Amino acid sequence: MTANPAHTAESAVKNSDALRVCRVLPDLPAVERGFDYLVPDAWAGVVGVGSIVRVALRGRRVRGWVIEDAVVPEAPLDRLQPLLKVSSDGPPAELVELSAWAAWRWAGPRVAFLRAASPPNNVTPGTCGQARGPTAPSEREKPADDPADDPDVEALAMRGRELTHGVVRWPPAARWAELLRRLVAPDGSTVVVIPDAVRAEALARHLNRSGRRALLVRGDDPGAVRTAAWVEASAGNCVVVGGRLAAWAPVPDARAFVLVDDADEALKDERAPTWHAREVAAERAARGGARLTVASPAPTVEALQIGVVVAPSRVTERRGWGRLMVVDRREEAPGMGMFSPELTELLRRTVARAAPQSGQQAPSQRALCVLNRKGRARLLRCDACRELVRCEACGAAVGEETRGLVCRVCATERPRVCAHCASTVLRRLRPGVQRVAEEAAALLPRVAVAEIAGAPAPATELPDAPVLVGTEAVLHRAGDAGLVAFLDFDQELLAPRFRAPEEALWLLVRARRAAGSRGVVLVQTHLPDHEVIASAREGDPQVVTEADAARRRQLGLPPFGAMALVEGEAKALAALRVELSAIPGVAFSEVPGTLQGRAKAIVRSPSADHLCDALAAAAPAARAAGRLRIEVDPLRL
DNA sequence: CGGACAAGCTGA
DNA sequence: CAGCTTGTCCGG
Repeated sequence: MTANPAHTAESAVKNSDALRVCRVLPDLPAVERGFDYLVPDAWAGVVGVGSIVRVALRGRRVRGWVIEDAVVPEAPLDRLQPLLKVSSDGPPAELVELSAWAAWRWAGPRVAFLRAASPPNNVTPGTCGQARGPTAPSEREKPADDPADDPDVEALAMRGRELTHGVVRWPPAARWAELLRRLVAPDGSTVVVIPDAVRAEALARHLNRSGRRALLVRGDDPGAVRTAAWVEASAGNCVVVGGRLAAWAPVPDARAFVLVDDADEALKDERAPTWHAREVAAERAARGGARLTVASPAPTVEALQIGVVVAPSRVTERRGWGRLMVVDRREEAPGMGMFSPELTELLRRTVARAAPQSGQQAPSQRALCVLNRKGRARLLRCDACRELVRCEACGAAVGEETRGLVCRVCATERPRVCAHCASTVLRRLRPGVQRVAEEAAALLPRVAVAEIAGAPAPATELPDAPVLVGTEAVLHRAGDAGLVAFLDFDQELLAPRFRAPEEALWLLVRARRAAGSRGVVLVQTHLPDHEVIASAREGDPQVVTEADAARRRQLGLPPFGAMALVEGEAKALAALRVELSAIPGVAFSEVPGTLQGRAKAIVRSPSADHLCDALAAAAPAARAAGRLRIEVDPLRL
């Protein structure tokens, strides 16, 4: 019998070739499977991989993403239901694929990444599909009002442009906006991830002035604003500038990814899944054949894995780091308090300049004193019986707050009295910012001293005092300081965390930026010869990076080994331990500090691939036993 | 995630 | 043993 075009209507309906079926991942974090649905003809043109749809699932209507199109259904045809609605355009297919990789890489639900790559508000389906028109050439390579170029930045940028994958290092006080402009790909789209919102905005302005269409992506903008930017980005031929979320920008034509300041912790999402924008950009660049550049005054050891480092001349870089004043506290008599004579003198001179003289407004000469220790004191000793003040309930060291003595571990409170001898004369062995602010005020009579308590909200301006004492949060918003002083830099150098050297050097970068090229950066320390201090003094971050890389390689720490911090219900952790014990090359070690029912452990493995495979195999069974938070690549450990 | 349904606990 | 809680399963 020859092919008969006049098949019965019934057979046409039953013929699976004629029916389009797509696979949908529901927006339910605990459901990690896709389900198949029929695509009604009316929507054939607007549905595709990435589309955000509404489907019926077990009698409920749920949102979801089309993760595959034109699939051969797994379920019998008669059980398939049609899509109920096409809600919105969504991420391009490339990012839908990447979300699966990210779910593996950070042992988390795939929908978390699909959300990151999707518009916050719905976009009329079909808007983005057609909008991808021809790319207008980006003209005007140089901004019209370009001042005389710094030849060093020029040379650095020229070499940076030749990089395929690599690192561009430039000093903290360099002309960074112009340098970053040179790292933008000449055509297609570029994604620039900058953790600092103020600098992101400045860069977007700089790019727009120089003729590149720059889109600013800000996590705290209203949904409608972010959605508009998302739609524009999905048209391509632009530069997306923003925080870590920009790594998921829906540009279809990414040619270059630029990661600025990759040591900044803001590039990693602190909520699980704890993805890092550098790794997302790196994977995206590798898949799409795009260029990846990390640009930072002090790149991480991880960044060095990407490729060759391009740096300015030794002279330029050293000059760009400015002068670091080191106060060696070993020389001092004990009992000096937190302010060395050198620092006191410098503070006096700085605030004297700030005082308006003969009616003239002096340039801003604010002094910032940084101490990463909150409260009044973290450690006290009784002056009478010389006992350390400890918690009666748990034995841990007790801190001093305005309201009295508070245990840092169990939060037990008690009045400010020695438990041994009832003396009220307690010496503060580790004073906190609150106490130190008082000390500063006593040293500087008639000068306003303000204490910066916690991380200031983005909107809150810093108090208008010439001297600010606070945790490193004071570095965040203050620019143009005449003096930035670290009162106890030993604490940063000796912190029991594997990234401590990197973090300490990064603090010095931030201090130099806050002080500008003219201000003074000062550290008080008992370790004046520490490699971090030597690095900043010489303006040569490689000293730290190389020593750090060697140490981490030896100890199998990231990026030469992989780790995950798992935390949650004891039952879930026990199950994880059992599951992982069957996998060779994975070490599971419990962390002692366990409160009732909860537990913590570190999982280690020689490589990230192996660790992720192991977690992918073990996590489902563990999560069935209880709630579990998995932090792959913890920054602080 | 959240509904369905099954297995376990309680009190009369 | 009804009535309720708690747990496990599963979705097109």
